[in-house]
This record gives sequence, C-alpha cells and structure tokens, in this order.
Amino acid sequence: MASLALVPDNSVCFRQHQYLAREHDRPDAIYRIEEGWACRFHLLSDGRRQITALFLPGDYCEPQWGLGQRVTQPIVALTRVRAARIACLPAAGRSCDHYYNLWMALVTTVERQAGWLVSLGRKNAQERIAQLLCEIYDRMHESGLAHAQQCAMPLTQSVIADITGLTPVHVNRTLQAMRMAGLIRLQSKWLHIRDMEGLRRSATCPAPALDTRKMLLNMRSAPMTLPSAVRF
Amino acid sequence: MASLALVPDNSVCFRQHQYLAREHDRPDAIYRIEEGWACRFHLLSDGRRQITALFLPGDYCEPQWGLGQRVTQPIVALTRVRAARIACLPAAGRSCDHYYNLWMALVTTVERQAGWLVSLGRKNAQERIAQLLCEIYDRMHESGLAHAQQCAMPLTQSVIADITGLTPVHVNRTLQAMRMAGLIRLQSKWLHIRDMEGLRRSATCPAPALDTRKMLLNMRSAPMTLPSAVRF
DNA sequence: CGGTTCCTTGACCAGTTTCAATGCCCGTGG
DNA sequence: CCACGGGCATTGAAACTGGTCAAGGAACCG
Repeated sequence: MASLALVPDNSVCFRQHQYLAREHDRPDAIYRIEEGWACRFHLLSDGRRQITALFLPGDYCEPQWGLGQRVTQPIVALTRVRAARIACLPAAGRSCDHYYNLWMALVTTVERQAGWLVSLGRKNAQERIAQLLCEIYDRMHESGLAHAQQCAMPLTQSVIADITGLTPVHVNRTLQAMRMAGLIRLQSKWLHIRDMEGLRRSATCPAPALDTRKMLLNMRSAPMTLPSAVRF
Repeated sequence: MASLALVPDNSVCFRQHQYLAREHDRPDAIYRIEEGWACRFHLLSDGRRQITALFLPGDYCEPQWGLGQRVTQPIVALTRVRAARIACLPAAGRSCDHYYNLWMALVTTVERQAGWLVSLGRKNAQERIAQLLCEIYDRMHESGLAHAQQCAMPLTQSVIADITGLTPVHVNRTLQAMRMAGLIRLQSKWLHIRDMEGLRRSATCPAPALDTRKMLLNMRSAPMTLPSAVRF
C-alpha cells in the first residue's frame, strides 16, 4: 500500500490519548504512521463514541488533508505514536506519485469504511469482532508486522466496543465465547489466531442456521429484487 | 458540489433494479446521476443486505473508478435513473478541474460514510431514521430539488431498513412514532418535514435523558480519556 | 505500594427482531 | 371495467440479542 513512499519532511511523536488533529483544524501536513495505533472518532453529546477509522503503522492519516481539507473528525493516539510528517504543499512541488498515493489511500479508506458499514449494519457481535480481528491481522501482515497468525493488538475492550458499536461488557463476553470456541487467544495486547479458517468464516456469516427453513425464508428485500433486476 | 461540471460524454438510462455496475467490473466511465436514485450495497450470503452509499441527482457514481479502480460493491438503481457517462481516460486528456472534482467527490464520500458509521454504530432506530431523512433533505436541497421542507423520497421502508441497519417492520413502527410526534409527514414517495428543528435534534441525540445522574455516569472511555489527552 | 484502568461476572432490562397475518395500492390482463 | 397478483405498509405477540447497572478482582504505572 505504502509502496511508493512519500518523502517524509520530518517526524513527530504523540503520547497515548494525545490528539493528532482536532475538529476544524486545517493541517499543514499529513502523517504516515511509523509506529503505534491511532483512530478517528465521533463523540455524541451524551458520551457515546464511535470510532470511524483505525490507523496502523504504514497508514496515511489523513489523505484528504493533502488537498486542503479541514479536519471533520478528531484523530487521537490509541498508543504511543511515531509518525512522519508530510507537508501539504499548495499545489506545485509534488510529484505525480505523491498525488497518486494520496488518491489510492483515499480509495482504500472508502472501501474499508464500506466494510465497516456492513459490519455495523448487518452483523452480530461475534461477526463484527471476528471481522475486526481479521482486518487487523491482515493489515498488520501486509506491513510485515504479523507472523505465524500472531500480531500486536493494543486495543482495549472499550476501544473494540467503540469500533464495533457494542458495549465493553458485551465485547468481553463475546471474546470469551470466541476463546472458548478455540478461535483466538487474546491476552496482554497480543492476538493469536488459532483457527484462521473458522475466524474468517464467522466474520462474514453467523453460526449457520440450524433451521434451514428459517434461512430460506430469511431472504428479505434484496434477494427478492434480484430476479427482476436481471431482466433488462 | 458539482459546481465545476465535468464534461459528459453521453447519457444513459437504467430501469429500477437494474445494475449500474457489478462487482469486479472495471468501468470505462463514471456516472453523474441526472435523475433518479441509486445505491451501492453489500449482500451477505444469507440474504442480509446493507446499503453503503446513496446516489442522488448531481452525485458522481463512483469517483474511485475515475483512476481505474475495480468495482468492489455493486450499484443498483432504486428508481428509474438517467445518468451522464463521463469516460475515464487513461491519464492525459483531462483537465485539472476534472481530477479535482473526482477528489472532492471522493472526500465527500468518506465524510458521508463516516457519518453513517456513527449512525449505525451508536444511534437508535429513531435517531438513525431522522439522520437519514435530514441528510436526504439537505442533499436534495443543495441540488435545488427541495422546497418548503419538502422533497421526493422514493425509498421504500425496506430500503430505508437496509440503509439504517434495521428491519422493515421496525422502520415502519419508528416512522409511525415520528409521524405521531409531528416530526414528519411521509406518504406516497413524498417527504414533508413538519418540524425541522425537532428532526435535527432527534437525529443527533435521543430523548434527552430524564435522569441526569445517568447521563453523567454514562461517560465511557472517550470522555474519560479527554482530560489526560489534553495534558501534553 | 496505592490508585487507576481494565477485565470479568451476574442479574435484570429493553430495543429490536422474528414470525405471521391482514389490508392497501396499483399495474396488468381478461 | 373489474378481477387478479405482487409488492408494500401495517399490526400484534413472542423471542432474543445486546444493553444497563453493579461490584469484585486483576493488571499496570508512577
């Protein structure tokens, strides 16, 4: 993803809980995360929080700033973070690769978000968490930060809850169930996927309905419209 | 949004339920919707469907194709659709404005999706639907297609359900409650917002907790981390 | 060590889903 | 012109997933 590396202008560090950007800021640089994890989030007035993006080592945060956008959702460090600053020049002075990289990063963001939308809208607790763990593992793997089905996983159960739209308590119970099922081992900020097959399977579909009748009748609007859609 | 109009190469029509693009396609053009509504969606193997984007008149569908991306989620017409085709040229032959427009459209997509993530992850049925109706009204208004708190609303309750991650049945009940509360009038594909203030209020926050104690104690991870985050 | 923060567990509650059935609206065809 | 059929809206009852509240214990850090 970060194959054609942008030129880092210099590098900065953030403590856990420190903001990389606040709402309405107009950043003069984007970051490439070198180490540590960060997230973008939204806070409702009564304290409910939803995390809308996760930034792992190698990720650009945030490509849209590159062409002068304002920050619409704050970014905060989930761990200690080291990041390369990549200045946003007015227009000239940047290679085509530079803009192409920004474009691709933005496209990746859109697709990742679309996946999260499916998760939040249509998946149950176990599917959401399985999906998240798979995504994290895959992204860490891409960056060479995962080996032998294992990688760092510094997210707290509260943070997992704010990503998956669940409650910390329910995340806890669901993780226990997944451990019991032999899918994962997750302790002291370290993730070990014991059954990759099973985890990926539970990430996209729930426990296959024991009752086949139920599954067949479960076809709501979408499947029913498909036939007519094929006609023309 | 579509201020600097791209040059349409020609124009096409789609029937309701017809696909504008299918997964894995590599489109040679993007569309600007001229008339009608469409959506991007994902289908789980058991028939659950989640809509991940809504395309209204004036919208680009989909900017990411502009630089040669493959289609990752299918696009289908929710009504009859007329759209302008805008060819994706290999690289040259396009103005700066062209690419700038694509960029801005993509940024808009990211922000809209982030809003939906908050909705799906942290809002209840009434808030989600209120939010959706507000967004639709605002977007229609921007395009000059809404007047006097009213606009077209061709979505069926099933489609609303697939956007908001709810059940058609529950969408129905929630809409009734909103009608009873005097917030909206919604019938025969036409939306009339009777209480814009109230609708916007219920879009971001639920009925303000009668019990203040509960609200104050309800501050989970995010609010609690704020203080420490401010330190450095 | 001492104080947080985080994880864990139990009991109870509630919003939402599921299942099922009825009626409405509208385009089509006899 | 009216009967038929299909999609859509509506309603009720029962079931369930996940949320809320509360409290104890483990882990971490200065």
